[in-house]
Amino acid sequence: MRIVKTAEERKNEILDVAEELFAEKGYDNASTNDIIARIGIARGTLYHHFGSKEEILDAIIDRMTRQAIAGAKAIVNDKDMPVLEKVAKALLAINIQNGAKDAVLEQMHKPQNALLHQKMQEKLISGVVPLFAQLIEEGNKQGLFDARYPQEASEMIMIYSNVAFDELENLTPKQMKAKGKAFIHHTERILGAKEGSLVKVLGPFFG
Amino acid sequence: MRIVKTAEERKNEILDVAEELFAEKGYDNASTNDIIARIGIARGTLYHHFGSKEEILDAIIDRMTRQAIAGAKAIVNDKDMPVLEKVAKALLAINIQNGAKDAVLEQMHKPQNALLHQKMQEKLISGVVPLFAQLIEEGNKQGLFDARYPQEASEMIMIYSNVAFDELENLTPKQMKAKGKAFIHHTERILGAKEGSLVKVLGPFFG
DNA sequence: GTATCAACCGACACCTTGTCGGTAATCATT
DNA sequence: AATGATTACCGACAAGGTGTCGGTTGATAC
Repeated sequence: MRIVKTAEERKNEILDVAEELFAEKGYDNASTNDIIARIGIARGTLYHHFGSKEEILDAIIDRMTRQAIAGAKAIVNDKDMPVLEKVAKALLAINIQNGAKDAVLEQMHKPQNALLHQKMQEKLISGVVPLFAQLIEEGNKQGLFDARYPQEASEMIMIYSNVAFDELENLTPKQMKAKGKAFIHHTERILGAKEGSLVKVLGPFFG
Repeated sequence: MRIVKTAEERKNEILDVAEELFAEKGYDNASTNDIIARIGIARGTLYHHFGSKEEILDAIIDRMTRQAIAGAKAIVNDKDMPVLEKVAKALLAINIQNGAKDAVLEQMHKPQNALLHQKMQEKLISGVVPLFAQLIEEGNKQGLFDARYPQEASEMIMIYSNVAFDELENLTPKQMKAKGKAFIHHTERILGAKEGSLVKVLGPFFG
């Protein structure tokens, strides 16, 4: 009794289970044997669909980042939303993304997941930086910001928020609040925004 | 003909060779077999001195970061050097550090070295951030800066410079220059320094 | 000279990834 | 409906990795 599925079905099944297992045990500790055991397929089947364990990881990261970036893009391209609100929403989108809500991300900073973490971060940042830069330029045109290097400003803000808000489990609420306030303040300065203009829209979430 | 050495001697020997091999092949690809083969010791000897391969990695990172941080500390604590110059030197120290000069760091961004990279970055940043924050406060007192959150400002600048100047191999010289100029500019803004005050001391290196 | 201890050895157990020749289900084509 | 080609699937196996463990040898102490 051998069960046959379409390639796409099977691939998704493998990705789903692999994602589960990476979340439970970490990328290094979860073996391909764990994956095939949980699905109930043979070794050869796994390698029929994916060339290597790392290819599976890449596919998972692809799935995850694609939707995150799509979300950010939707916000940025919204014609009706004011720029400042878009900035706030975009920042939020990324920090929810990496703010330890997803099961995989929950233990992503564990040493066994260094590879997952690094790849994810690279892809997320390279996808989101241009979008946020676009937003900065929009703010420049409207006289809300005065950013001379929108691209690099975006990069700096994105990288920092990604790295700094990565492991906030071991912070007290007070520390978190301070960190959030400081982040908003520095973002205002980098963008050349009027003091307090971002606090209004971001304060409720960060502070 | 068995050669006996003191534990410290042997440990250092292992670390030296391991560092070489991690640099050549990456952490994942270099096996403990490679290490013992190159030294000419037995498997048991390696595990007599270190409990695991990862423990060797940690020891190497320790050695490397210790000296980097010591260098930064020496600069920060120099009583005779002007603050702005210290800021420049400190920033330089870190970027030389991670600017692909060392053989190990040369290929650190390769996927096989994600773990090495992550651990190194964490340790470096956590060590350097407080030092740089101290420098910022000194600048505040002298009226050179106007930084409301010295600790977080330091964190932002350190994290960004570490991540952003990590993989500069695939950038054109022109792009590098632009990135450097933007970085200086944003650093001035974050610190609340007078426009151009950092360009004077940092320009020669970055721009 | 003998006892003790730390450095050292190497076989071995166990696990991992990726390969490969063969099998069975499905889809075209006539 | 039969035949052929394609594609999913299987599981044994090779190659190689990490960490363990009982035993051995050199150095140190007494």
